[in-house]
Amino acid sequence: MNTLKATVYEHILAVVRLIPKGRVASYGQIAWIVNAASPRMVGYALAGLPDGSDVPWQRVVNSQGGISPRGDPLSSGRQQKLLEAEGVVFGADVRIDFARFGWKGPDPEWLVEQGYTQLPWPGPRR
DNA sequence: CTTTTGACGCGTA
DNA sequence: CTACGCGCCAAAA
Repeated sequence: MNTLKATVYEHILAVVRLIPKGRVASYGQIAWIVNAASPRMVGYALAGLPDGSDVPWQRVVNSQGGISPRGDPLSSGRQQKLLEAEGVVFGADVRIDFARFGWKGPDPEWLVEQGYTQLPWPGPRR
């Protein structure tokens, strides 16, 4: 954070940093927490991450519990490997069970600290 | 100032 | 179950 004004992307990254090891969160969940308006914003924020970032980007998956593909197809495999190293188990269809590995969200205290007044993540509809 | 560019989610058919 | 469309909006060029 070198700039004085925190960008939306930085808010998003701050939440991603809170995801514990061995847990995952969806793009929509992050967006809900920071009130980022759109889940796409979360993906856009992660897209610009440099290598060796302290942000655990691998713990963010899509609403189906799967890894969203990006330009480099190899990165998907790398992400899966990182998660498995943390103890996350993928199903036969290469999906993660949110009931087992889903993140419940940040501590309420942290939310207040950041000025976020949000209800608990309702979870995906389907 | 305008244009381009993206790691998504959900409703509907 | 799959396919398709639309809403979503910041940041860099």
